[in-house]
Amino acid sequence: MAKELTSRSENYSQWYNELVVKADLAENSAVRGCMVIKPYGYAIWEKMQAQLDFMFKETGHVNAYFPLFIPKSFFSKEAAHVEGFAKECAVVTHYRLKNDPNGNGVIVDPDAKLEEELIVRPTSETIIWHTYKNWIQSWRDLPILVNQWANVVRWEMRTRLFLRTAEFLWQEGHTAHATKAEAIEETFKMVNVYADFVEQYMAVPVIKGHKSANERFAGALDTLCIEALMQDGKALQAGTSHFLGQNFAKAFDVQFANKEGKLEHVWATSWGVSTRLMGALVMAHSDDHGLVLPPKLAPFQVVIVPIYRSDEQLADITKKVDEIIPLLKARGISVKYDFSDAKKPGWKFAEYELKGVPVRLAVGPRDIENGTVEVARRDTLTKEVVNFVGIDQYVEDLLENIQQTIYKKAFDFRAEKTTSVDTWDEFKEVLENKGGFISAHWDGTPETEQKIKDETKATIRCIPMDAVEEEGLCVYSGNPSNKRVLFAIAY
RNA sequence: CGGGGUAUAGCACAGUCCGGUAGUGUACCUGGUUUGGGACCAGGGGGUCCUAGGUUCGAAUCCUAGUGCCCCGACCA
Repeated sequence: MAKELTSRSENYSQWYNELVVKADLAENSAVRGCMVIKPYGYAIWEKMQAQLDFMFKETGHVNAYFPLFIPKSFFSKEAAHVEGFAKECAVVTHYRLKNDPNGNGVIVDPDAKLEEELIVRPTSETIIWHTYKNWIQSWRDLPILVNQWANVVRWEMRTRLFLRTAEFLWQEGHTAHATKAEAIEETFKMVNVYADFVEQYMAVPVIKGHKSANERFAGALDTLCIEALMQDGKALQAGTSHFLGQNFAKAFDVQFANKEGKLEHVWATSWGVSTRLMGALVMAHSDDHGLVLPPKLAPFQVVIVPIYRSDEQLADITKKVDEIIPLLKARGISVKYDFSDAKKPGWKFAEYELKGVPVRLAVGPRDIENGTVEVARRDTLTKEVVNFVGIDQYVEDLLENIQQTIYKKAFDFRAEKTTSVDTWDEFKEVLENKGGFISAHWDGTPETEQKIKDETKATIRCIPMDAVEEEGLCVYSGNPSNKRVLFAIAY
């Protein structure tokens, strides 16, 4: 049992780290705080990327690419923005190395100091709004609906694979609009795209809502988000969509002539999801045997393992497998036939469970004799022997069933871990013993939110969009409140 | 940047207290037997014991200084 995982319940963090490494998703690199995404992990990310990109295009967006480096002066133009990111920026100060005169390798050439330092982008609002100034003169130039797939760097103190790394891959949409209403509509539209993606493809249920002022993006007037619950009862922010108002347009002097010929500042949004979604995917579904991947994102949905003693038996099995594969492929199902003789069947079973392959077919001499196939599903770890005839339909239905089953499991888990509380004692008790989301009244002030955070580490994850109007008293201050918000300990 | 821990084979670790030829598991290589849930037997390769200095006949082990990494805080998608 070379790859046995630490149990989820024993040490969730360790379980997560081991799983990410052993399932070949990613590993820590030699570079501080950075991560190597391995081919299997990247294959999952590519599937996410492809689907998201499709959804962005469906909603009218196009892709572009902006520079990695941002002149320092751009950064200081939006006050809240610089305050939010200044503490975690990587800065380029020189442009050349030279041989160390003392013979110790190379050193930074002190003569090659940049006149203006360059910031490695932690996010691209500033460089993009600087660019948009040249793109926008008239109402006819609007809206601009651009997305960028890129890497960004945030110099985090402590990092965790996928959840928080110094460099990460993401997409960032940056849109410009003629009216406030249109920009707000875009902000909602994109948070809905994210929610649809995470729920339908990742099979992770999310809560859509607004961030409180404390948690809002630096430079935004409103931040919409989707929040997911992990199996250890901690919340994970899975995506954000910001209504930026006219802040960046004013900071970068981006105005357009409206239909009346008058100059107005444009209205902006930005929205992003990152490789952090990979962390959400792992933590939401996996178990002590390894990953559980939703069929819609698995690099291959079905693995076929032959069981044989002799070469003749393998030939017979392969002949049958060669009939199955085209049937599955015709239904758009991706298949891997692992006929390698380097590993034994038992090893392969364990390995593909670790990697989260949704469906495994085992074909051995008994099956050849009986005209059957053994079908194992990853999510429930159950096995069935089914007829070879109609196997393609069976697997197609099974994949759909798995996709829905793991969503439902995550949904039920979240429902069970969401608690409505009305007193401060209850709040602390639930947080400590049960975890998960706590639905409670809040007086709406940043001070109260901060005090709750200081005392319990819990933060307001969001003010749910579908929160019902309800008279109540703040769970901490006792001041009046008109709706419940969601608290949790967050990643 | 505070508090704690740790550094020995690709990986996980023992050996350190009490100085005396560098070990175990796993992975890797070769051969054979195996193959319906991580096979077994035999043989083999692989080490600046984090770095520098000191004590000693002799240091992975003791002393001094430095460095890396991990965990817990502060910071954060």
